[in-house]
Parts: sequence; structure tokens; C-alpha cells
Amino acid sequence: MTNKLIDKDEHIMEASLAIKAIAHPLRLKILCVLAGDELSVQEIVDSVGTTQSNISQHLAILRDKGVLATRKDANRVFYRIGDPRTLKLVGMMRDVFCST
Amino acid sequence: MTNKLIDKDEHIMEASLAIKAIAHPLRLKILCVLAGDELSVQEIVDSVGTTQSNISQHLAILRDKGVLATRKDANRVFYRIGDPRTLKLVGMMRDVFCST
DNA sequence: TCAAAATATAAGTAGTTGCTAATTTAGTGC
DNA sequence: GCACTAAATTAGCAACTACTTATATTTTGA
Repeated sequence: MTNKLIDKDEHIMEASLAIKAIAHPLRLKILCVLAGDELSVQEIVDSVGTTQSNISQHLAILRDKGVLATRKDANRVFYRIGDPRTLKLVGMMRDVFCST
Repeated sequence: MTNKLIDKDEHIMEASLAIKAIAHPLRLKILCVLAGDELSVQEIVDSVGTTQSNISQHLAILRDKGVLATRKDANRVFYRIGDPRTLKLVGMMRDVFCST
């Protein structure tokens, strides 16, 4: 019927928003260190390597778009990938960019 | 050894650049109408729906990043997806965003 | 050679993004 | 309550993006 990969404008917009969320190197790296794991903000800061404020802002972007979910424990906040589609996307990135 | 999805910074940057290229709704739509096909600029303008100048500028972005390849025939220019990784990426988008 | 069609480029500008630095909020334990 | 740690928020600014409008280039065909 059609050979277009995505044929509804609504799907285009949805995909575009999701892709934008992960198109920033710091955010992509955050998603990579969170793969499978659940980490506190400080652990993410240590792994990714920029300021706490900067990480916090990127976490907020990902959280607001529904990509990340959070859990609070005492005075720390733990983040994990809460959106299965994003997990799938990031996994696919590895196949495309990290294979021979 | 590691559970990170992508573990080299160089891969992160590479992936991030590629993702940025397709993160714009018009560019994603261009890639979708080009799936499999080879189309002239005017055909892309008609399919995607904005000005010729705007399309031309987005085509230039995709061309400069090596995503699209071109072929000139008379006074028309035909574009096609020239990067297999991008084709794979856009295909995967469909799986993620267009399934039940 | 001239007009028309197809595409590309350039200049200007509004809107967005991403950072830094400073401040604030919330929770813990003394 | 106070000091400390963890995290979020705010303000300001520099850089970048995407669009519009106008113009240039290339090719065709009469």
C-alpha cells in the first residue's frame, strides 16, 4: 500500500520528539549508564562527568518527557529508564553504532 | 564486562550526531518518503509540504552529513538514502513508533 | 539568445538550547 | 534548631537552529 517507513504525521511528530530527547550526547550517555541499572543523581554525575546542575537539568528533560522514572530514598533520588520504547531505541543504537 | 549500552565516548558522539540529523520532523519525514525510493527535490517538496527553499536547506544538512546521496539528471536532482545505518535507524523507528 | 523551470544559496531574524553560577528546597543526624 | 548532604531550580547569556524572503545558478527548449 505504501513503502513509506512511517506514514502518519502524528507518528512522525511522536518519533521526532522521542529522538530529540536522546539526541544530546550527555543525555544519550545518561541513558547508556542507566541501561538496566537504577542510579542516584550523584552516581550519574560521577559516571557521566559534568556538574550536578547540568546533569539535574538533563534529567529533568528526560523525566518530563516520560523517558525516566524516579524513586526517592532518604535524601537521594534514583533514576531509571521508565519508557520501554526508549530502552529499545537505545539498544538499537548500539547495534547500529557499535557493531563491526 | 559492562552492562552499558554504548560504552565508548566516541560512539556516543557519533550516535548523537546521527540522531540529531534525523531528530527534526521535516527531516524525518523526508527520510520516510525516501525509503526505498529515489525522488527529485520537487517530488519531495510535494510529499513533505513546505517551501522549496526550506526543503533544500534540510536536504543540504542531510547531504552534508552523508545521510543522503544525490544524482543529477538534466536540471533535476534526485535524492536517496545513501547511508545504510540511517536506513536501519529509520526502519527501527517504525518498529518502535508504529506498532500496536 | 531568451524565458522558464529546478535547485541552491545567502542574509536576516525569531525562537530554542545548553551552559554557568548562584540560590533554594528537602532530608538526615547531632 | 543547626550543620551537612543531595538534588532541583532560577537567571542570564552565548550559541545554535529553523524559518522567510530574496537572489543566484544551472539546464532546458523555443
